[in-house]
Amino acid sequence: MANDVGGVAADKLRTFIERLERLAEEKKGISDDEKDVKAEAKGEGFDLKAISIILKLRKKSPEERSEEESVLAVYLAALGMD
Amino acid sequence: MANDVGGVAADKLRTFIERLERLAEEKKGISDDEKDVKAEAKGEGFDLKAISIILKLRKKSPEERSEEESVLAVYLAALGMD
Amino acid sequence: MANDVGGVAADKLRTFIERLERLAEEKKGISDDEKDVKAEAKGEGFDLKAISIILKLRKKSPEERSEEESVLAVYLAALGMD
Amino acid sequence: MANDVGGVAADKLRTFIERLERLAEEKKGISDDEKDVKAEAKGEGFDLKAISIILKLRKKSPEERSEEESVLAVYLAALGMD
DNA sequence: TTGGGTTACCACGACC
DNA sequence: GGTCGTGGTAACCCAA
Repeated sequence: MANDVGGVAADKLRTFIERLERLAEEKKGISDDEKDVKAEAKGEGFDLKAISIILKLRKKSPEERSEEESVLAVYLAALGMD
Repeated sequence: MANDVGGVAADKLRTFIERLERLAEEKKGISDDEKDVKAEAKGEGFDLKAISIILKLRKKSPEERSEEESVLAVYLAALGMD
Repeated sequence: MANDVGGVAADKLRTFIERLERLAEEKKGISDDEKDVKAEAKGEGFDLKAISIILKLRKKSPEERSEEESVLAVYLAALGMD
Repeated sequence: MANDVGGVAADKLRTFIERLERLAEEKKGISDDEKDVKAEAKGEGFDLKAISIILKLRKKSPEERSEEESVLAVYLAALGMD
């Protein structure tokens, strides 16, 4: 292959890297959007930490959420922290 | 406001959360794409760790890259690691 | 100064690095101990994720814990997730 | 067992948690020491980022370090970044 | 048993 | 001085 450099297919390597860079750019754009939304929410007085917890809870199915909470409740009771 | 619950504007809160969830989904899609590209590169024999370093280097301007490397070179020389 | 290499006090640099390496070793030893304890707890049937949450809760003062929980409760109610 | 709470051996749970808390405290003390050393080095004009790289390099064996660097060099050459 | 993905944590830097 | 955002690090889990 004519485009080999040190046994490496230079064109293929370059293509992979450019694809990854393009995806990284898109991801950064979305992260910026997220920051904007959070700043807007914060500006209206919402608690960002609580919102983060909400987002995490909504990612779990109700079953696994209640399962986790019941284990935690038992442990808290065992420790007298309830 | 009719949609207040415990002093919180429920509709606004819900809107913020849904916007954030949508952005998180998009970001996940892109992360999946990145994984695909990396798997493809790996399948063709490329070294993923080296590619990651390349991506980091290309994010830096040439000036800051050479600046950082020259500091590091001095330290390595001072320690006899060169 | 006789021990300067490229304008860098080589002895001082070496000393800082060795102090940091020593501290890193100690920290690694403790991390290994933590892993052992967790493995032991897991081996006796305890839920590690719940234990992690317990540890986090105990690090917070009761006031900030109840403050955070009440905000979260209001948001969950506003979203009908309670 | 008399100390069971909700089917959980409360004493065992408490012991595990206290052991983990003690280890976490020790680790925090060491982290604080690391911060002190870094601040001292920075105060004498050393570049913390370069020192971090040095610490990482010294953790790798010379063989794996040169192996990684040679792969990277080939890739950089293939991309004309050298 | 090892490698990869996900996740959480922590220290650093910047900004206010 | 304290807070925010970010990057890097490491631990846990799973799958092969």
